[in-house]
Amino acid sequence: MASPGHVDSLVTDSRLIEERRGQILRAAVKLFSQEGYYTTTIAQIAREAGVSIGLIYQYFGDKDDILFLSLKMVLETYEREIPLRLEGVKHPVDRLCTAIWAYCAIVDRLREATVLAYRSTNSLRADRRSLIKDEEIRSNRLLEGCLRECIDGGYMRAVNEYLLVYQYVMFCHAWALKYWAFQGKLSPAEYVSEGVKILVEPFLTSKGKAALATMRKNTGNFKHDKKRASRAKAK
Amino acid sequence: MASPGHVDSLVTDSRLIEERRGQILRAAVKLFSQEGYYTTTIAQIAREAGVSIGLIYQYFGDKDDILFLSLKMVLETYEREIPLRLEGVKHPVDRLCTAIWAYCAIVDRLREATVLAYRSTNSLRADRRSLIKDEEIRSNRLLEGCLRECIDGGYMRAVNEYLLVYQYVMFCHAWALKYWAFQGKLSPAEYVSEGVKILVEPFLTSKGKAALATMRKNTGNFKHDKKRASRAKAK
Amino acid sequence: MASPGHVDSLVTDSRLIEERRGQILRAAVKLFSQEGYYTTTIAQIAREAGVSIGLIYQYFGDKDDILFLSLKMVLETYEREIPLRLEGVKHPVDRLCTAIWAYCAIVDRLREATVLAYRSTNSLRADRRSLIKDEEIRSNRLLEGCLRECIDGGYMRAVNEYLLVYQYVMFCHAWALKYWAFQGKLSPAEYVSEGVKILVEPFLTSKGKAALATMRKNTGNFKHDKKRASRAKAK
Amino acid sequence: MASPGHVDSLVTDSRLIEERRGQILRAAVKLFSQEGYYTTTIAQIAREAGVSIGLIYQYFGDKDDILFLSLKMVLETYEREIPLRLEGVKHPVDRLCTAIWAYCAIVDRLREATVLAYRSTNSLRADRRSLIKDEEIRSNRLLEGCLRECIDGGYMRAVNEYLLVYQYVMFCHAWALKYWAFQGKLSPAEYVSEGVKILVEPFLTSKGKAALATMRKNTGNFKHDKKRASRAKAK
DNA sequence: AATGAATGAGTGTTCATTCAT
DNA sequence: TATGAATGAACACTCATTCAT
Repeated sequence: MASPGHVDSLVTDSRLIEERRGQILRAAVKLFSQEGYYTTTIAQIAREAGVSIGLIYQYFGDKDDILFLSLKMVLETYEREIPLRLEGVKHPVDRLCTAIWAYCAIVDRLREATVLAYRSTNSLRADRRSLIKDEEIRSNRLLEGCLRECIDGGYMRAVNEYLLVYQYVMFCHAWALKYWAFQGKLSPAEYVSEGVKILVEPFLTSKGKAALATMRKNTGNFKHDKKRASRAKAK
Repeated sequence: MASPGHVDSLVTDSRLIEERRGQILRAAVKLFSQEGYYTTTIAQIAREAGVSIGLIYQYFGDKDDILFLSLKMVLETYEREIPLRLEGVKHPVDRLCTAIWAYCAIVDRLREATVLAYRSTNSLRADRRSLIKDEEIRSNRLLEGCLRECIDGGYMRAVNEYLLVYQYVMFCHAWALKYWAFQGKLSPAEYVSEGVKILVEPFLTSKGKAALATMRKNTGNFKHDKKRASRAKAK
Repeated sequence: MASPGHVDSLVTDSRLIEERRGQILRAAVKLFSQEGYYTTTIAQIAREAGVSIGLIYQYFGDKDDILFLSLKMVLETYEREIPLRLEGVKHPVDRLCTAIWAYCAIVDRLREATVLAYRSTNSLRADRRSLIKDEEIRSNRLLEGCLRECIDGGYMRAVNEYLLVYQYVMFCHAWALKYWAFQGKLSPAEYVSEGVKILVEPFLTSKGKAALATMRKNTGNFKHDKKRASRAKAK
Repeated sequence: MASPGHVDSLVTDSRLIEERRGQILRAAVKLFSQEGYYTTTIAQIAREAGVSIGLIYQYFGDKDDILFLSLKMVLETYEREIPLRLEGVKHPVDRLCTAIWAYCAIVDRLREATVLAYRSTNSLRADRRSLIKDEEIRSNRLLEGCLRECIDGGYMRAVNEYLLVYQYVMFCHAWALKYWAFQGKLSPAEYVSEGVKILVEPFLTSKGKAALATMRKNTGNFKHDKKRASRAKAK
């Protein structure tokens, strides 16, 4: 019996599979994000990826496979990149804030893909839907870990961790989901720093607040903020 | 030129239009919620509504019209029902908490429809998409008003209102969007009361906290909590 | 669970189903016979039947359904028409010969469809294949009954009935299957009367032979022999 | 202009052509027999034959070539093997019976391939269809010769030879075509010996009958009958 | 006003065939 | 000579929409 998470390819060379799948998935994510899953045709994906229609079926079993791997690719980006940005960050409060910064920065970069995940997870075959949810749970654990360290270290008072983590997740996703509402009113950096004031600071103990005050500023996370950030540093 | 928010009907009797449209839209919302917009066929809607395929085209111009009015119907429920539950509630802090309770209660009742709005707003024609967003902005204003009263009355300290309102909205929507994660762990009533602790209490001034303490309990908002609520009242 | 012999229609009016299915099946039998099952497209069938592609799918579930009902239609013609031609024929030897004449006459009329049955029965879904074989067994029983009466009545000596019946069937089918070999060398009437000499007469008892001698001539079975037959009668 | 019976190869070494074509055709006959011509893919044939897809196109021009040579291969088996089994058999009646035994034995061995010939000859390009029919006529001549010798030698009475030969052919083919009807009821050996009683004995003159009586028994023709046959001999 | 049969453009998918390596 | 990745025309099937009744 086929496991729901497996996607077959007719091609044997695994380096080629990696390369072609990447090429096709990039095109698919772009089009699915812009047009939606059902209104994007295989022919469009082929054209966008610069390959033939037939080739797509050498690397994916059907359209559902493409959606599944597209969503998986997006969620894996979260799981892969947040830890990268946490490397070397030691203090629990710093780690929590950095994780939120990182999550928002990735959402900003993959804004349309993030919306895609909300729109199209339900278009997946049922057995795969839960695999995608597992993937989401895994990225949530990254935030959960940071939050727990803060509480365990006495930097934060006791709260309903489970719920607060979901507030963090929704906050990060909202940057994509409600972009039409924030765009022009808040820069991404402002969005996050204001968010921290609302969702992190109120729960910090005095020990936690002290830590936050001496903390490096999480600037330079967003491409478009770079100039502003360097000007800020200059001062 | 046709305005984007207008939906034509071949039928002239306006009472009939109201009735038939309601009948068809209820079927559509149910099916769109369960199956998604693209995978639901007009024939399915007709069967579910107990009318013929042809009749649907007497009351709606095309499938996009049905989706548009379906989403509008859902959002209008928010706008209509939240004020109803606020009637007679006077104190700003009470009003804010009641609004959140009400919003979550409606989301709980329209759980699948709420998910539908996230999935399918982007499937609308572009000009209508923004009408739906306007509708969302209007329901947000209800929360925004309550929040401002709290701040203006000195019950809450100054915060980024705009962002906090969106956090409230996301919190309410999350009950539907992440239901798979909360279900079994939190009852709807627990979800809201824990949410208030995280998203309202930290911002209350001492005056605000005092008010909250003397406030009626917002029970009886959820169908399934009724028994628990009546028992609570009895005491 | 769907029974393999059932074919669904989206249309409810049963008179219309009968009529449209007949119209489409006649086109399908013609094209399948000429071009084969796999090389005939639904679009060709639609064009030949004078209907749209979509209409075909209102009356048949898929292409396999069309093949199934096409083959069933052909085999039911055998089962329906042979008994008609046997009506009023009393003498066992006469009945046997008449049955063979009738079978060959129908094969001659449905020559291409008979070939179709040999070519395409194996293209059916497995569960339906056996339904078609059951149908064939039923038509064989008609010949089997005639043969048994001859033996039981003492007009024919004991033989391996089972095998002889199949030899009769193969003889009739061969007129279609090997038409390229007989055409131009034998008229249909000659084919049958020569066949009777080989496959019936040798097994007749003297009582049987006497009966055959006084028997009405089975002329007029084939359209194209009519003139010849009437001339023969005139003499 | 290419003659219809010619099949091109890009390879020049004729020994290699022979070998590779045999390897591929064996795979093709097996798959065509099991699955049918149209439902068998070139990729399946390649896999079954243990070669690459590309290689097939080095030895055959297209899929039609493969079918043509597959059918030719089957029919040539008849033409090659029947004479082998007739070698050393002198008496005309014996030769006729032996030919029928041999034909049935080969049909039994190539049962699925025989059905293939009936199913798929019409899938060939028209010009090749007649080449295959010529091939069939050639194998029929083997039986025809035996029958004529019987008649000319006074062992059989005058009959419509042409028709009777086709009865013999149909009888042999029926073992494959109607296998589902005979299987379990008749062993191959019983099938043939009963067939001889119906299709040969009735036409023998008294001289012919005498010859048949003294004739060696045609046992040992079928693999599965071997044990039975050797036991019979022992007596 | 209401029906549902009829339409056909559009889609996912297959597979014979080619060709660079 | 041998490979198998790449191609794209062709097909079965769907479904929003129309229209005669």
